[in-house]
Amino acid sequence: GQHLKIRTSDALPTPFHFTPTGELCPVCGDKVSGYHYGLLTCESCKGFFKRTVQNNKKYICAEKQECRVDKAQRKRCPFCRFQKCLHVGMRLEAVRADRMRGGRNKFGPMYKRDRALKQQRKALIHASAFRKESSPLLVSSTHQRDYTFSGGFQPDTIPQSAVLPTAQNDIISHQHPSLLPSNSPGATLYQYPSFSNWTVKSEHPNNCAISSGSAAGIYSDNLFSSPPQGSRMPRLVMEFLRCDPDEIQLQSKTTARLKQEHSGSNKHRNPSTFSIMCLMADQTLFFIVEWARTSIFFKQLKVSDQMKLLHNCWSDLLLLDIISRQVMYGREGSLLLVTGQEVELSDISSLAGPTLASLIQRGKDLVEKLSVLKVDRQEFACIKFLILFNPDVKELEDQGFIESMQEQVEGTLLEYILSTSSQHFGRFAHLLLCRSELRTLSSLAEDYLYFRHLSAEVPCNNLLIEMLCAKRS
DNA sequence: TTAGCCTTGAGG
DNA sequence: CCTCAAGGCTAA
Repeated sequence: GQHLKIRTSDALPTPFHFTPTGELCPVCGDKVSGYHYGLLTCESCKGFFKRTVQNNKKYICAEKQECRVDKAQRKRCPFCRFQKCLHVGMRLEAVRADRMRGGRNKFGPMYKRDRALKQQRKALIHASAFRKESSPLLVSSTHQRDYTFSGGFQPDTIPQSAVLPTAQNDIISHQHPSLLPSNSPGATLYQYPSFSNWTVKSEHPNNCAISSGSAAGIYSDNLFSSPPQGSRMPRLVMEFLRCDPDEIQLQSKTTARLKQEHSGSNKHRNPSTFSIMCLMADQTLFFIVEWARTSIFFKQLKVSDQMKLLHNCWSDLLLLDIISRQVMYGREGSLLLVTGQEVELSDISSLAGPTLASLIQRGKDLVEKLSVLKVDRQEFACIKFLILFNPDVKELEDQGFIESMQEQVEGTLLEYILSTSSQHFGRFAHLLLCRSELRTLSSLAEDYLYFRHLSAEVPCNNLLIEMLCAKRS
């Protein structure tokens, strides 16, 4: 297995020394003692997880499998405790089947990267506080009241006074409540679908310690999807939809990460809207990588080819993610963010320079075009794969396979279109036109972002920058 | 069984 | 060398 190296320019200007102090165990809220089985946890949950997996223990919940797990009550229900361990992302495969002691495992680089990211975020938010005036987009922030997290852990450490924006800077407002339900799914901590573990295989042959009701799936059925004529839908379209992440999950995870960023920062300063957007984009990129990595066909490719494909199309997918959100759930004249917040487009445009303003205008036009066509979730899912499987990427090892994949996706999309709107043969051509406009826009957006990166205005050392710099070096 | 402390050992 | 996440040990 080949690992994709993340350039970790560890030379951070500020000599932060990592201290687990202050971090709370995502399972029970106790003090963190270090990285254990994939993430920062306390000593007791580390031991509990180890015992459970090593001895293949099975627990039964006496209640309704929703017991609170905190420091005081964690002994009460091992079933719910283990469930929570899995839910927050503890890795079964980090428990060694052979019980070998010492040494390092393949999670080492991930821990390192996680540390680097945490440091970088501190530095970033600290630094952006001093750059506020020079940013074209000014601060706003995340009110917490609409984002209720069940589960009772992860106490909100952000004081309201700290997140309340100053009136004139508040351009991110609240999403209309009817669109996105307020009952978010269970709290999920941000997990890093890091490049470093692309090739991780389970070391543990017997990696299911409890039989059912464990590990809530990353993707669940989307509340918004309403597939027309289920029986007539091509099989591959169904398959593509199954790969598509759930908007609500994305929302809660992104919100959780932004919250995490914020809680680790100087609580009396707000990062710029631009850097918040960069963080959202970075988070979305993680989701895109995770989506691709676990998707049908793509996961069969060699990792080197996977990387080449993603390096080629990440910005297209990122932009399509934003655009499809506007088309499916958005409101005219405003930008709906992945977090469910809304920004008035006029507010952004008035603060943006000419480059960004023209990008926004063209993006708006594309959204308009796709809205008129009433492009649906099924078609967007196909388009994503169409973008991903680009046989024109150079130096592909499995070029033939990717070529046939693209043909197959095209065929699927066409079949779907004909099955839903037989009168619109031109629809397929229209969609392909939109795809090429998307390509143009993403390329412009990349240039714009790179320019701002060179002016040191983009948070560095993250996946966004990794991708941005990959083909320019 | 739990959870705090101890020992181990590959990788930096 | 040192680090630090693995597994191990043991008193509650």
